[in-house]
Amino acid sequence: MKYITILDIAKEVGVSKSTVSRALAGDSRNVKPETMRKIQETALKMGYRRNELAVNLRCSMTKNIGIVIPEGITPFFMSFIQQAQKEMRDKGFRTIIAVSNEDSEQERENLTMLENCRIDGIMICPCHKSRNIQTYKNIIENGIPLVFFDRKIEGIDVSQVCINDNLMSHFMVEYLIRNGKKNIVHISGPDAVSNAVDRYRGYREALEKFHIPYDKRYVIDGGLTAEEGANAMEQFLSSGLEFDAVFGFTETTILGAKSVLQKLNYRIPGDIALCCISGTKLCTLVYPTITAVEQPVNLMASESCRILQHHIETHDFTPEKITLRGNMILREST
Amino acid sequence: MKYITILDIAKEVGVSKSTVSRALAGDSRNVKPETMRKIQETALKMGYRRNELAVNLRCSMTKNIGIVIPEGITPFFMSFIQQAQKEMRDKGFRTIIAVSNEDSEQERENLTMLENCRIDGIMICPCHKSRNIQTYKNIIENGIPLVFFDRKIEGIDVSQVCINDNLMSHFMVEYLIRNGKKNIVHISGPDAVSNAVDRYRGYREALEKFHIPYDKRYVIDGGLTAEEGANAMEQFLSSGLEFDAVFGFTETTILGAKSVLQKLNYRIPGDIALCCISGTKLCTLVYPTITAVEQPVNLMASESCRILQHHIETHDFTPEKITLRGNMILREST
DNA sequence: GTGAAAGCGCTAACAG
DNA sequence: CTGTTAGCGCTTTCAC
Repeated sequence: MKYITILDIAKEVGVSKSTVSRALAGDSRNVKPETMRKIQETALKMGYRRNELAVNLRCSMTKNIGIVIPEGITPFFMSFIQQAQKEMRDKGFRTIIAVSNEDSEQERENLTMLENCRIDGIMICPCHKSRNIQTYKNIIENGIPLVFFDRKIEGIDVSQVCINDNLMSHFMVEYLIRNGKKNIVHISGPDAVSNAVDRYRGYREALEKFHIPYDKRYVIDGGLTAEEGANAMEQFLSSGLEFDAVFGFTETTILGAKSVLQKLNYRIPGDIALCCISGTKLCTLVYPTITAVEQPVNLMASESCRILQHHIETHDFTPEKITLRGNMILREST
Repeated sequence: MKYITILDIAKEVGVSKSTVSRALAGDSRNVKPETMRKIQETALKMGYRRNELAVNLRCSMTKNIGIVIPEGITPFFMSFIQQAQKEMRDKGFRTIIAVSNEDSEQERENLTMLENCRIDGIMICPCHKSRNIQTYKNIIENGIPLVFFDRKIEGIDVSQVCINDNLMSHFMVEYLIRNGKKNIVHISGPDAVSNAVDRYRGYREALEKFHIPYDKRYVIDGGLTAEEGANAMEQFLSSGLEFDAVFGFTETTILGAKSVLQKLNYRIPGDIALCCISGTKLCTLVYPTITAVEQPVNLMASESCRILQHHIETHDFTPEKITLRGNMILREST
């Protein structure tokens, strides 16, 4: 119930708590080897656990960082977290994770919570490209470094790591066209998510390049969830237009679309090619019928960690912007 | 850079810091309404953020709890975390998540890290049924409540929430048999994971019930990962035995098996029925060709939270053991 | 080498 | 109703 403190050790060994503190910190230049040994032994014997709370309060550094993600079902974010957590741990940081459920208000709450815990820095993939700008600004003003990943935001100059969604999307659609697809449906994402806009642009560009006239009836607003993806697919089907491929905004929405098509006995990929820009290597395993593009999620995590650590340790918040090129691995479904 | 403290507010308003503390805590019985208002206003104006570190040190309560999970790619654990985080937040707790990667040593490190942060309690799904028993015991002795979920452990009397894997598995295999399957392969999990043993037992029991002789060649040791699942499937195939169904230990391993079968052009579920006991509702959406059983992951999270909170607040660590019945929803794949 | 003392920001007696 | 005071456990000058 009651933890052992350095004072307990000090009494036991018969020295002052300063000495114990020094010994436990391994300050061998200021502590006699024998005292050192004795202190460390008794600490171990008594089951001493350093109270990080006190240390943090004293040093005003928590060695905690926060990761805020918009949702938790896509393997992408889980992979990101796992990698980031590993890297930050090696750098001596703990990680607090918060999920915003694609809701800007929850995101704001998460950020407040993290700030109150005095985390040393935050990595965030925002729900919305502009809604919480003021909150982000305040946090940075308070001296907490922020690194944005995967999704870009507007009107604020800040460090970010993302991939070239526009190019990836362009490649993806070009690939479909080169493989004989004529009528490609695009289930797009919300305007408020930067990647959605970029991917939509890539879709348009690829069509243009091959002189395929753009028909806006082939672009359906999908949202971010599987249900919304399914609705979008149904909406398109009700138009009765011909199609031989569907390019979805995310794994999640294309998944919804897929379930609708399967219910109607479309053969995939026999009749319809389904594809999206996927988050992780896992994608092709989990959704084996979806032609996928690998995004270098681990690289993204590494870069985010590196930048955040730099901001934290140098207090230099000069924004660093990185666009990863992405590993374009196109695979026919098995 | 520098945070506002209650002392800053006290000076600004012209009262003592105790009054500020009281006012900010909303102690309206001990603070004059006007002072209250004035303090709260200046706090807001000055951008005061309560330093949780100091509060925690003072109150020796962090209002942080830890969740330790064995892996992070199965939707099950992500769903668990999301639900648990939500519920704990409502109860006023923050959540620190740690992933052990199915490695007992990493699990031990995670636990130490959490203890050093002085978390108030831990929910854990262990990697191994016995390897870290001593660590668990120590933690409990130190007065930190532990709640185990999903996987059971051996030789220690502690709170746990799990489902009736044995029964679920029995039902699942029975279902296959009743639907005409004769030769059911079981890709089993490691003995060190309680659920694996229970599910294997359920498999045996169902066969027995229908007087189907048990043939151990139909049981292949799969591990916990997709790769191991794939290997197990290949190993079985090399035996040349006939089969019409595969019952895998987890989503992840059955997924590996699936990819092997698809590569060999088996029709699923036409030729082979694939199934497993799945973690979440999402399962049938993500792996639509797998007949799935829903595990009430949200219920499991709720119960775990409830028990943990009870332990934390009452300091009564009397173990509470709950076996959820699981929502048996068998679905033919689409 | 070691100890004494100050202080990180906050809460909670206790005393008015 | 409000102020004073004493810590929570630790690190870090500054003396000796």
